[in-house]
Amino acid sequence: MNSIENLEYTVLLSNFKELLKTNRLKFTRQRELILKTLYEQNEHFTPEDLYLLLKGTYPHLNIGIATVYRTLNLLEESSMATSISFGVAGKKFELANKPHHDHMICKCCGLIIEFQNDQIEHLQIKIATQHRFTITSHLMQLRGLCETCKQKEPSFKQEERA
Amino acid sequence: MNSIENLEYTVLLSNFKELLKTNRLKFTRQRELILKTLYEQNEHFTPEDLYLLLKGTYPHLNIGIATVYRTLNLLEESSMATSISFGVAGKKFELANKPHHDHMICKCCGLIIEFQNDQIEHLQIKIATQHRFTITSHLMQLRGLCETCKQKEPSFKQEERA
DNA sequence: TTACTTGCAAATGATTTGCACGTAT
DNA sequence: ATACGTGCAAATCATTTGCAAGTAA
Repeated sequence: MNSIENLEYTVLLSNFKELLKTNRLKFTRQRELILKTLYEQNEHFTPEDLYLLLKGTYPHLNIGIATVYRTLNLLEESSMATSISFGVAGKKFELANKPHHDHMICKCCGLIIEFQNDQIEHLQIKIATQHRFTITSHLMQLRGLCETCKQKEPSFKQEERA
Repeated sequence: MNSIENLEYTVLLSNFKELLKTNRLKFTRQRELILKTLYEQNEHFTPEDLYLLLKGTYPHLNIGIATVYRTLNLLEESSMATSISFGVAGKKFELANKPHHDHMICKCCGLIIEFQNDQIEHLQIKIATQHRFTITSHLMQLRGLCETCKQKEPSFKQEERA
């Protein structure tokens, strides 16, 4: 870990502490380690994934999955994290410290490719304004097949229709 | 209902029957009425909503909610319907017979505004191609506040952060 | 001390599934 | 006749919540 990353984490941590203070919430070891792990791994986590990783990494912490859910919800509601919904299969969370981006998700293997496009963002804002709608977040996911999954069959056969 | 709508429904129904035949599934009264109701109401339905409406409209049918779920899943998997996920709060389905469009969703009251923008669609395809990704569907939801909900408080207070 | 947090286990709520009976083909 | 479909109730699974004990402020 180099000094730039350390600085980044320091800022993140300080933002988190501010958020907690503002809302009269407490800075606990569990909350700290959840933030730290999200930062260090820099991946998309399900609550379950993160829970198991924390349990493995910090056995003495004896963390409960409810705390993971509670903290992820806190982070998301305060815009320090974002989530991608996989419907019944749950959600995956990531920290919102990286620059904003969207996702391509392979329906077959779950691969997530990140991308970002300013033109689209600008168009979204323009459209929302036309409808007198205020965007607080957006969700743009391109679902489909990654390069390696293109050969699989759909669940239901479909024919060409007029 | 005018003759154009009737024609539209006839085509829809015929597509549905084809789909069923192709997959050796049966054309039942339940499946028919689910399709018909989705078409006639032309709204976004949760499985629960649709179940209650069907129960009220066709009391003698004695439809079960499991059948509604099964049929909506069938329609979605075969691309005759699409859904919007509301996370833990469930999904809303609509028929895919109308021209493609995306959604703005009010986080506060659940209002859904539909919109469509060709420029964005083209950009999406362009980006996917650059990543050798094949889009089968996309999800673009602008989440935020509609005109009438803009005065409410967030769950957690947030400060400006550098 | 006071109020917020935690882990645990139980509750919740949307969705799915096993099964015996019903029905389209 | 042969499968597939259905309603029902029970099961599932992600997520939330009540509670008693723990801990930050």
